[in-house]
Amino acid sequence: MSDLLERLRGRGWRLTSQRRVVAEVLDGEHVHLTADEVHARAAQRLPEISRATVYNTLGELVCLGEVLEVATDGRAKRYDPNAHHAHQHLVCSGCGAIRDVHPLGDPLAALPASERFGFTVSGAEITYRGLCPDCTTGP
Amino acid sequence: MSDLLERLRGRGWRLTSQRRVVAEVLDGEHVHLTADEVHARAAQRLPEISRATVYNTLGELVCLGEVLEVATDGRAKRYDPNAHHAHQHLVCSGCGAIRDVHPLGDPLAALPASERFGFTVSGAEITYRGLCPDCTTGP
DNA sequence: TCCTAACTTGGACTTTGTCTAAGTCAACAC
DNA sequence: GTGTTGACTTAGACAAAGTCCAAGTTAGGA
Repeated sequence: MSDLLERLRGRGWRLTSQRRVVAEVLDGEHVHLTADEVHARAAQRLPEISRATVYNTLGELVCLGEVLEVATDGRAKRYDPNAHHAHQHLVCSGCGAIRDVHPLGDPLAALPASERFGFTVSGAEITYRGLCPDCTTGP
Repeated sequence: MSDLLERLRGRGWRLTSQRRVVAEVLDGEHVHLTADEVHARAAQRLPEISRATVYNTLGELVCLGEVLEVATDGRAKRYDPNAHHAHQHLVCSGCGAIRDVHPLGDPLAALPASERFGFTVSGAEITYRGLCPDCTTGP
């Protein structure tokens, strides 16, 4: 994730402590935090960071293509730092846990021209739903 | 959609004018209205219908499996009355237009066991993204 | 070390959705 | 028809998620 900070600097970003902390919080695999969760974790390291800054920084990271916005439920958006490897999401209907997954083949291939209605189709987002091992065995 | 009202009556629903109007508003193909849009259209026919009733009625229709909730962006949920025919969605990144589409094959087949992490996978939602014919030709 | 545009802050505001207490009415029994 | 009753509706308060703004702060170049 430190390369991320360097990449951003190269694009003219000012490297503030707030941005550094947000980037650090988003480091890792299978990370899918809401903006409020990012704010809470960032505030552990930098207590006076404001919600507005977290929203601003997340929005910029999304615009720069460094972080993906994921909307798996109708609630808060989640932010996924795994933006450089194409993947889809598997969501537990019980507890909400999210995993990054890699289906076989090109999802676009399944949509025939007759079902494209003249659209120029450029991507597909897939949300698989099911129960995770913990939720499968009942409550 | 009149069968819908009869079906609901058979399940013990009281048939009020408010519920009738909401069901009428949701009639049609490629309908993907937000709760507020449903409320606005319902209010044209029944001016004093409240937002709470629209939310209640939509929630009940979703629970009964008569209407699907669709979250294609991080904004308001949309309600899709086409619940009895499996389909996916194609969304215009320019204007937000939504079409129901029918990809080939079973989306679940593309997710190998090694990518299921022990989950019991039961469904998949696909959002195709692209530009509609109007938005493709530039602004 | 200074300057300045870029960044951050707190709080007001908006949008979307939920909840509640009080009033209304659809459907059933008679 | 009329009465009864519990389900339904209503307005408005509340909550969660996100945006916007004016004022204050600061990173990084000169």
